[in-house]
Amino acid sequence: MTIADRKTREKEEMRNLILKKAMELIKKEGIENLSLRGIAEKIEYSPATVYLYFSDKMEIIHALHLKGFEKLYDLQLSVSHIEDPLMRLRKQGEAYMKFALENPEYYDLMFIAKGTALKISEKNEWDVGQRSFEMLRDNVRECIDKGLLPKADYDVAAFTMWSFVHGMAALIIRGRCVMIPEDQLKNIVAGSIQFMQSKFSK
Amino acid sequence: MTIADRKTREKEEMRNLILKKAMELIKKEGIENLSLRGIAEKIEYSPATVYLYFSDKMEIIHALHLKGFEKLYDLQLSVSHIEDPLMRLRKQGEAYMKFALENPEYYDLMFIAKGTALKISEKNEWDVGQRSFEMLRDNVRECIDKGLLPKADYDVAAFTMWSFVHGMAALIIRGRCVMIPEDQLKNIVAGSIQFMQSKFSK
Amino acid sequence: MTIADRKTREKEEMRNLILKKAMELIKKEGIENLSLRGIAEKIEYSPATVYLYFSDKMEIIHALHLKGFEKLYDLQLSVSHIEDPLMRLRKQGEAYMKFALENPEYYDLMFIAKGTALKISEKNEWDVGQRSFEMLRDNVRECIDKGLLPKADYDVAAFTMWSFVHGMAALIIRGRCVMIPEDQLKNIVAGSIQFMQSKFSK
Amino acid sequence: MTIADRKTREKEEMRNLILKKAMELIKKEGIENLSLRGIAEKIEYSPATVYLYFSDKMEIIHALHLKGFEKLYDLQLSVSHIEDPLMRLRKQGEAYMKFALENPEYYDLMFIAKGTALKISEKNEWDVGQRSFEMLRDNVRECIDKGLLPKADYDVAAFTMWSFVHGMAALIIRGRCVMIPEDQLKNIVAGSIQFMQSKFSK
DNA sequence: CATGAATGAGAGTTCATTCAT
DNA sequence: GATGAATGAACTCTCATTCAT
Repeated sequence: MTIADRKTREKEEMRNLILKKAMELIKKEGIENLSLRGIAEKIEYSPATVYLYFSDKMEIIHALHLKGFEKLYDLQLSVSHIEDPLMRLRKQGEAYMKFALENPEYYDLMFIAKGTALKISEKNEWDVGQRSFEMLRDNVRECIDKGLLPKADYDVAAFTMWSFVHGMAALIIRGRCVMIPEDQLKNIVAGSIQFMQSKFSK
Repeated sequence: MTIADRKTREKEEMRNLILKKAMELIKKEGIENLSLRGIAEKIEYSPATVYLYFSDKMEIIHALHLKGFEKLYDLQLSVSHIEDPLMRLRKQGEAYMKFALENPEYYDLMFIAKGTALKISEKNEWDVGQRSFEMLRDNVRECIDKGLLPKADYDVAAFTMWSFVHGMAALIIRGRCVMIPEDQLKNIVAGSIQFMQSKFSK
Repeated sequence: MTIADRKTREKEEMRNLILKKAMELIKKEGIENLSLRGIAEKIEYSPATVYLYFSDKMEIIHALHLKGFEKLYDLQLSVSHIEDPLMRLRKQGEAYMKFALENPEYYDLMFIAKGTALKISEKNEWDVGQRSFEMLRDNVRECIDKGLLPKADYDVAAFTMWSFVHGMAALIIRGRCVMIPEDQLKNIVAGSIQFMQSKFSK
Repeated sequence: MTIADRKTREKEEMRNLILKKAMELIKKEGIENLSLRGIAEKIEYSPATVYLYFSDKMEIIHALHLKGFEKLYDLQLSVSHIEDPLMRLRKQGEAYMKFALENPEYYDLMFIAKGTALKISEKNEWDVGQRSFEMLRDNVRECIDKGLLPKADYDVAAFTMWSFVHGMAALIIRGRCVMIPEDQLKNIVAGSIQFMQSKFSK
């Protein structure tokens, strides 16, 4: 057992190494410039070796994309215990933004990048995205049902919230806020969330 | 002067031709598949010729991005006459979304694509983006000053609005709303705008 | 002895399994797409294992080529009892064509493919081919000696016959008869054999 | 005009250079090992350059295949003036064999190789082959009509002749006559043609 | 002004084979 | 006896770009 175990673990470790280095490359050069050869160089193996762990360049990207959603989901779960649904909603939004700004490469992959989206519609593998969205919607529904948010179609309300946070994240990550000094960004984001809530709560 | 004039005009015409065909290609095949060769073929000149009018592939993309901002700005101007600042704000938001959804390639270039952002951060300025944003902020300020929107930092409030509409546009354009049936999208977008305003107005 | 025997037998069985699966792959995908990996997958062993039974990819192909000659030889033997040498010659030709058209992959390997030929010329011998050819020549000689075929150098006459049937087989197998409708092919082949014999006999 | 002419000529020369070198490589290493890189190296240009003259590796092979058929057709024409149809048929067979044995790489490409055949059925570009075959059939028909060959279906008779010569060529070119000493080959071929004719004529 | 010719760099991918375990 | 891991060497093809003409 131990031998098999070790093998499995080593294989897993290699997969993780590849993913890690791939992500570093993406961070540095962007997805569109991610190359298998580049990854191979980084991990100091031959290009062919990478194919022993992933069948495809796409599979690597897809794995990263899934990993990102795991991370995000964990973060969402970490606030799910909050009783007050409105506070929970707010904390969820903050967690979302925290994730986005601390893991911009992941966020990019998950919600912005083009290559991944293709895979999404092909494989119908947007389940993970769906799951996160549903968590948000459940939250929103509870708020509405309890009169904490104005009556509205659940989907519409949830989409509104999601759009808002995604908008902030995407503008920042894709460099469309260059006019805002870096050090103020966090304040503005926090301010925006505050601003939104100030109006919606009640 | 006339000769120089004609030359200038001809040069301008050629530039426009290139941009037009480039955009057609982007529409058909996506930015990531835009190739200089493709453009050259479309305009029925040699690839080398393109370099007489643009120093770079990126310059073409950048020029398109500028063109997009002209279009958007015009659209924004077209609602600037509305007296009621809150209604004006709303119409502006609708115009923004209309632009985004009717010209997704332009919108992508302007607010999402990485290639353009690179140029942006290189020059460390984004005049055109700035200009559109300021128009929004002025609008927001007027609303706040007149008590039509809750008191808040102008930048924060404007950023909130922008993030919201950009979020919707970006999610849709980059295919993250595949779970929503195409024909409902417009309703959901309209619903969201309505939802936002319902709370903010007053 | 029994242990050694069993081992030998097991080894032989494995070799046969490999050959069988290899041939299936060739049938499906063509020689040029035969890959060791493919074979390994089919037999559900690792690629490295195949090397325990064959030193080379080419050795596999060569083995198949030998197997083909066994089959052909058996077929030739099956008509060797016919008394009348001319009829025997004819039946042999028909058997040859039957073999070629029913086992085009084998025939290809044996008489057309380059890979095998390399091995042949390397060893500068071709026992199995020789054996089949000699059977034909003996037949032809008997015909000539008995005045059933015109006087001629035995080798020349045999080569003539062989070339004729091989020509038909090779043209068909390598797709140079696409202009002849599939369903007529057999008739034309039969007709050709008939045509040849009509003149040679007597 | 002269400038354009020169350009055209140079382009043509380059194409021919590529074809020539490609054929040399095929001669040495076989079609299946022909690589664009190899060609590029041989002509001492970069691989990309080859693509300026041929859109594809296949196009190169196809061009060679066409060139071969031109050569063969010319040879066939060169005997078409002979009055006596039987003699003409014989000379045609000899010309065919001469072509095959003096240009084995071409012959291989045209009548044996696999890569080309694919293109054949795809593009229905076996016209050239058709043309040569029809010339043969016309010849055969004339012989039959004049009573110089036994009555038979024209197609069958022509196919018989073709198979015979192709068989000889293919066996020799693909190395299946290793048992016959090289220096006797020509005699045997000549003898075979003689043997065939001795029986068919009258 | 326009271009034909050329290329360096690089992409993803596949395969037969080896070897330590 | 069997194999997992690894790789070197290929492969075709594409593209932005340059430069002499």
